[in-house]
Amino acid sequence: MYNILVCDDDKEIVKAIEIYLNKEGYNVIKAFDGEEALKVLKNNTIHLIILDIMMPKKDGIETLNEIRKDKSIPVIMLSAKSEDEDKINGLNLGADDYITKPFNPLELIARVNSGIRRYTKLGNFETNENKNVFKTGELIIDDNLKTVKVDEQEVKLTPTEYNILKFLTKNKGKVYSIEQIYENVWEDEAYAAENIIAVHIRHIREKIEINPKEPKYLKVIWGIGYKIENLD
Amino acid sequence: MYNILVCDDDKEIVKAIEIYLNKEGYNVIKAFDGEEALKVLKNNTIHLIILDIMMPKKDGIETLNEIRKDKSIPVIMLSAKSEDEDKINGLNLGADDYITKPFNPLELIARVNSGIRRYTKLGNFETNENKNVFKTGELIIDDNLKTVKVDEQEVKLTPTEYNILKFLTKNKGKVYSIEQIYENVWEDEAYAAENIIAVHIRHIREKIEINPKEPKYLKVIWGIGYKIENLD
DNA sequence: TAAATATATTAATAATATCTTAATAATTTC
DNA sequence: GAAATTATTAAGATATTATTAATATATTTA
Repeated sequence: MYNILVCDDDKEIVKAIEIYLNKEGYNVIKAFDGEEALKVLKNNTIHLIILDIMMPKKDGIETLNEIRKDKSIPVIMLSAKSEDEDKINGLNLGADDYITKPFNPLELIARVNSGIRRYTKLGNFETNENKNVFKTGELIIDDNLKTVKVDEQEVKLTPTEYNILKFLTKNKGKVYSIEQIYENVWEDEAYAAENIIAVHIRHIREKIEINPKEPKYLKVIWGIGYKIENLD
Repeated sequence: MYNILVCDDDKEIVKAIEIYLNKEGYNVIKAFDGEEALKVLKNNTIHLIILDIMMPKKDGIETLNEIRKDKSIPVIMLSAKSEDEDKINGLNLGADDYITKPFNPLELIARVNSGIRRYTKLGNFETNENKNVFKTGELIIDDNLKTVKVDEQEVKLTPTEYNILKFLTKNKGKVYSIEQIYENVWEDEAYAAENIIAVHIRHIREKIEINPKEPKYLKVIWGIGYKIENLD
């Protein structure tokens, strides 16, 4: 029996979801705002969360960030169709999936099944060894040991450099704007971040690249941002 | 192994369906009236139901209503051709699909496969990774990664080129005037945009087309505008 | 705690990529 | 073939990122 936490300030929607999920054999635990959801999470074994974005007290995005600080269970975000999809995407919120309202019940169920399947199988049993190890090509970041290696050689980064590199490597392949990098690494509003990031990027390149002028790992996507190349 | 409940009072038809579905690797459980079907459902894990409408004791529609009270598995209704299709449709019975008798075995199998896929996997629904990927023929734009590939080969576009190509590919097949392209990509009034667009179009063609003089993807519709050919 | 050291930010400027403009050529359509 | 439309080319303008060095802030160590 799997427990699914459904959190939305619209009680009708929560009720409807509960009915669909009960039919599927899932047990539903309800919450109506982010704070309540976090409480439920603390006191119950939850296998999957369905989380509305627009909510009072603590919205879905804040709540998700809190959850992600110490949990990796699957989260499906709910959003009204009107909310700009690009926006949701840009948030880069660490959700596993999202559905726009109004949703198709079969789709909801399919996504829940898929999330549960992913979570219960392999995925969750990542070994301690590689849990916090991020790599691309010959660049390896071990977040347990806080070490960075390039071609087997350890490289010393400052905390900020390390955090930027970890963030980008964790999400290798994806391009992040200067603002997104700043906000993710500093956990603060980005203001006049261009230069700050540029300087750090240069320092990182000096340390991890053979030829910083022609970076192999840390690439600029002109007009958009930076990314760590996915070489695996 | 998926279990499919087939319910029809015509034993010949049930037998025939069983043969078809067995060949496809499905396990068939049989019932010959609505009440029997409900009993079977109670005692077995059923993944899909094929249900005849005209049956003794409890007809298909009543049975379906019962089923829908506590289950949301896919149901394919069977009906004789004589029964008015519109009527069946209008019943709005919460069936996922229906087939008229006499049916084409290939169609039956296709619908069963599709039902199973939709129910168990994400099958027809867009997966998260798919959500922002636009393609036509061998041209693939991944807006998550901001990459463009032609024939598996990555191609580098400037931001403006990328935005134009994304806009047209997202709406492949449709023709957009120079003004429309400008307004959509620049999010500004188009003024003297002809030349600007023309130059960008040329650059894009140079990058994505084998022979820019005879473009395969980015075509001009003389006097109207440009489009990305729909090759799928 | 004060000095030493390491790290982060700011400022100024350079380098480079990209966009737009202009002038002209090539096509298409009637 | 003429008018309208699109294509091409190259150069000047603009925007974005890179670099360097100096200053500020934080952390460590004596």
